[in-house]
Amino acid sequence: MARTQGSHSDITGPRIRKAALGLFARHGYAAVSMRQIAGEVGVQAGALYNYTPDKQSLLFRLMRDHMQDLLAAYDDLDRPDDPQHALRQFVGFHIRFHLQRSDEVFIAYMELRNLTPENFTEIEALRRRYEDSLESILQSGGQAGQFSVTDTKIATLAVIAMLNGVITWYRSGGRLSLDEVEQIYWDMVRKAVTT
Amino acid sequence: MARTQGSHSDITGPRIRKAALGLFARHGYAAVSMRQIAGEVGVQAGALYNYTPDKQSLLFRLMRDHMQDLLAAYDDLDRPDDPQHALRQFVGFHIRFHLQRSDEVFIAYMELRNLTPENFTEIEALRRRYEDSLESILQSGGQAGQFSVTDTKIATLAVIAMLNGVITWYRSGGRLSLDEVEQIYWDMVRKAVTT
DNA sequence: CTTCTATCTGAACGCCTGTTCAGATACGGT
DNA sequence: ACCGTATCTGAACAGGCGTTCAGATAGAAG
Repeated sequence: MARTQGSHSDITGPRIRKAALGLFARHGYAAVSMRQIAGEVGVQAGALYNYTPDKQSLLFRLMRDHMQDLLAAYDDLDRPDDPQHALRQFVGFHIRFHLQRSDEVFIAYMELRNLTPENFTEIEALRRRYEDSLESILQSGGQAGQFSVTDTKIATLAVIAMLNGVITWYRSGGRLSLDEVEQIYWDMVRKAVTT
Repeated sequence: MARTQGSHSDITGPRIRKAALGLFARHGYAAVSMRQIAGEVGVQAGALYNYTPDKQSLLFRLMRDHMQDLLAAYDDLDRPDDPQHALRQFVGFHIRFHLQRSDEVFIAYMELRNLTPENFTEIEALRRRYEDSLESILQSGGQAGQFSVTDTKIATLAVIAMLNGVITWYRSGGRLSLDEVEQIYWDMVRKAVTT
């Protein structure tokens, strides 16, 4: 067989996903057409269907890949035993990872409603796994007497919501450096959960 | 002239906006058609154009009305002089107001990108006015030595992002009462900004 | 150099979109 | 009871949608 390697497939596939990522993030899934995506890649719309069975799967794959990357990157870290250090690490990791992938993050929680129920369930499970890793930090910190949170579930959601706010306003090269932003948010998170 | 009062106009207009509100919140602006909105109201699509010049204006009016209601409701409160009390009031007000209008809130920051540039600018200005009222609380609390925030602008955005998280998970009749939720969030906000 | 097939084109499919408008309708004012 | 008009219908418009597929194309394998 011909063209098994070095074929366009290795190039076109990623380019399609990259184009879709940018367009979905900027205009929203429903507002972007397959022809727009194809146009950005430089092919006809029909060619997209060599790489995705349909538009929905294209969105789903972007979201699933992102969540899996997020979980894998966090799991790769050496988790400190001390809850306070673990929380510090989480805050830094979350801010930096999400700022590097603002398009993915934007999509991952703006386009949930455009997933089919099955796809939604799968993405939601991945998100839950990530939230659980923060919640377990807060729990062990609570048992160790270092943290004081009335409700770890809510505290988890509150911390993540606060951190996610960063990506709506942070622009690299702006008033504050990444280190400063990280420090400011860490101060607030630490104080919010500490006794 | 006839039908100046008691006409259908007084009924159909609000019904259209209510239907659009629910549909936009559930499926997103781009994914909802004028025929769907009309169907929910019980009229033909053409009839909508007696009440809005186009689809874009329908979205814009929903967002502008919401922001104006928000600002008016907050301005109506007797503002406490003490920054700590003012912050307490803000947290309670924000949580309760936003939980009562989850559809509006959802739209107000999910559909910003579907506004024309002029409409976006106008909504953004209203949002800024609301954020400014929180920031001024944090500033006066900082000057009074009650609060300790390295950057009031970021603290403002962080607090609002955290509070907005409530509407993504809170369901009335759930595990926690509104008073409990308010108390938990107030605890976290207070600790986060306090010296 | 030919063969084979992965890849892409270009046209077509049926359906839906936002919007317009002439004409039907129904209600308040007289 | 009739008029006048605010309101709504129903059809039409031009264009875009996601998706399919027969056929053209091009690049590696033999």
